Amino acid sequence: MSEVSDLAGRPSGRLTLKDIADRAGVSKSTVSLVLRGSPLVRSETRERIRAMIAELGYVYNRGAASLRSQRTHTIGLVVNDVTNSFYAEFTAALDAFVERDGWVTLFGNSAESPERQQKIIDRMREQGVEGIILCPARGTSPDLIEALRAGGLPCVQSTRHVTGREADYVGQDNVLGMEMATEHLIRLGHRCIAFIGGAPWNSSAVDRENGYRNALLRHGLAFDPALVFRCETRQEAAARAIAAALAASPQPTAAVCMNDLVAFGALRGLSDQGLRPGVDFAVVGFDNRRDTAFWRPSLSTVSISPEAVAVAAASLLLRRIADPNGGSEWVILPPERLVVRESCGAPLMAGEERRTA
Amino acid sequence: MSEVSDLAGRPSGRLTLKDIADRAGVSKSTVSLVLRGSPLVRSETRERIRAMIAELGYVYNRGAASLRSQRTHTIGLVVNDVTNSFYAEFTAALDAFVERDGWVTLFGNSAESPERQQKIIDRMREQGVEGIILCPARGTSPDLIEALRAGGLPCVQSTRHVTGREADYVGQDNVLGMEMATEHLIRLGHRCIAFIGGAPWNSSAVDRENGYRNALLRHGLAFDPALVFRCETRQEAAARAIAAALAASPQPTAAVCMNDLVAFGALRGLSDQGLRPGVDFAVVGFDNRRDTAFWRPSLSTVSISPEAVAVAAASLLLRRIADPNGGSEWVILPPERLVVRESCGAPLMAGEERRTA
DNA sequence: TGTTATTTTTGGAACGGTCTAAATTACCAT
DNA sequence: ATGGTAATTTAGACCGTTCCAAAAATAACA
Repeated sequence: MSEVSDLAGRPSGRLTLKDIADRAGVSKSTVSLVLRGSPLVRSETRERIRAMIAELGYVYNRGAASLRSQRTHTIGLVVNDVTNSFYAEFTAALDAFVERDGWVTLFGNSAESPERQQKIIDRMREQGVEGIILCPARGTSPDLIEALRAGGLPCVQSTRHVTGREADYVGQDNVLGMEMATEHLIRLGHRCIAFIGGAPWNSSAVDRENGYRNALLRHGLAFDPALVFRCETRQEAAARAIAAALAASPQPTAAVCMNDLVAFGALRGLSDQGLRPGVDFAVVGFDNRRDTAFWRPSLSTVSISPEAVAVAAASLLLRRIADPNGGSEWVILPPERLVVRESCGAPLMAGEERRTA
Repeated sequence: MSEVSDLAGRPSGRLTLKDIADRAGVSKSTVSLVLRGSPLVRSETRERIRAMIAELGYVYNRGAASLRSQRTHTIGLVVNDVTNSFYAEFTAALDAFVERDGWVTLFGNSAESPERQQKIIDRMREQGVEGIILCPARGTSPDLIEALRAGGLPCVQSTRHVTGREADYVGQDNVLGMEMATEHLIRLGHRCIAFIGGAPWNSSAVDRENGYRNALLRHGLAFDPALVFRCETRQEAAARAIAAALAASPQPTAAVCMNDLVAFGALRGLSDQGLRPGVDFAVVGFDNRRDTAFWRPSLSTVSISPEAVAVAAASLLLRRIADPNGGSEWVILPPERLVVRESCGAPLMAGEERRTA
């Protein structure tokens, strides 16, 4: 309670370093050193000051500190869509990771709007972020990355990229992941496999499409552009896309999907068309979202880890902030694994998931 | 390009107000006024300075401004779980809303940990947030709210509360929402209705449970605690809970669920038990998540709007910041509506949703 | 033209910390 | 005591803005 009355007693607001110093009978420099955990101050002095800080309920003013030290220990995270659970988990993991080293994350959701993204970035620069992790919105220009570089602000692209290797990037191996998925279907005997979802402006969609094609070609199957059914990343759109796929000639017997959301739409679309997914038609997704195991049929999918990507991206950014002059890095994390469940119609292997009831 | 070389030419970092002032031949006070859009400066001076700012690529230093003005125009948002799509949408909507008035949102995800929540709040105070919107983590003490009040930092609880009316709160009407859901089932002829999910520490779960009970009692049905099957908010747990409900005596013929996620688990659990949800057993959810319409059977649910709650909470907080001395407010938004779909087995009414295939 | 309003502009002191270099104190062996 | 070294502490400039009061410039008017 004492801190309340003390605080209320001050004419204009906040308690400052100077107040602590006066009450403790030392200079503000000493208090500053204590706050920063310097080994220079004598331990008994430190304890006395610590006690005073706690007793008075002093709140450190990071803004003031940053002004002088020119360090804000703040990074910016801009994602294209938090309402997508992958990015929500990415965000949570990234924040939790950097927080342990005392970094603060400024968060922004561009909602796939480059204009909003630009505003967010401008705002972040005004706030003095020391670096940015960017999951670029649809239609982001490479000029944005170049502008940040020119302005001396480290930026790590993640999960998507709008530049080539000349800029830092951390993502998972979409090509390999989709190769694994496609190859699995080929091994199961499928010869006509569709690709559902994706868009040319999305680098990870392009990579996944390439993985699909690589696997086909490696097994001597033709890549037929007519079997690529692009659609928005929404269940309704995916359900329509799979219906279109069923009407194609030759008719595919299986499909790899851009991601789990698209796969869910595909499962639904198949049922609506009177087919039994996992029996009459095989489907594989990508992401391994939390609810994949709970669908019926449960969804076979490529498991990737938002946490792993977030941690790798954050590490790279912090490294880049510490040493801005290193060459750019392009980090590709392997997919965790192909999770074989019911939707691809594969015989389950030992140790793999089996539905319980 | 000129800004690049100019910037690079400076010995130590950033371009400041003074630099702009010197190059424009005015004082830094004038430039400051221009930046803040003051009507005091002559329009031609303003334009000249604006041009110079744009040409040199000057970046405003909010930290320095805040230090002097004692205003950060920053608020904190602490949610208990961003990976829950309701909160992801809540976050996105809130940020977009306050951003229009020039406010910056500092975001934190407590992941239901009061310790982490405390750390986040401490950090936010150091950053100088002018107010906080808090969706309290499981186990949050009312003392936290009291401490913020004592420290003079406005705080609006949202979606959940750990205090009574003496503190600001914005939420939706969970009681009424669940009354609507339960009443609908009663009107359909159900006499033995279970409540699935929820926990006593979660105020919104408690409210929903109360709504369930109110509806029963109003229709002369007994409230039987043995028909309340509490469980974690996860599909697996909900599937187990519904299995337990089916084993109860008297055996329920319908269930209202704490939220959509629990309802999904219930649907799954029913299927796994060999029952046809929506035909043999009625289920209603709560939240109206985006994917509810796409389940089979599609889920009947109480529709609430994360955006509406976010906007109301933000408005209240900004009002409280502008005038800290107003009495506390307790804002309860009505549920949007009961969305009748297939899972409750109701005959569809005109204008309501019907599955397409 | 001088005087008084009015509009613009400005110097310099804050804001609350950190940083540097220097001052003070403590400790130890003569 | 005394000098020397190491351990602590400190004064005061400084970070980039905003704020205030006052100065300068301009307009209005007799």
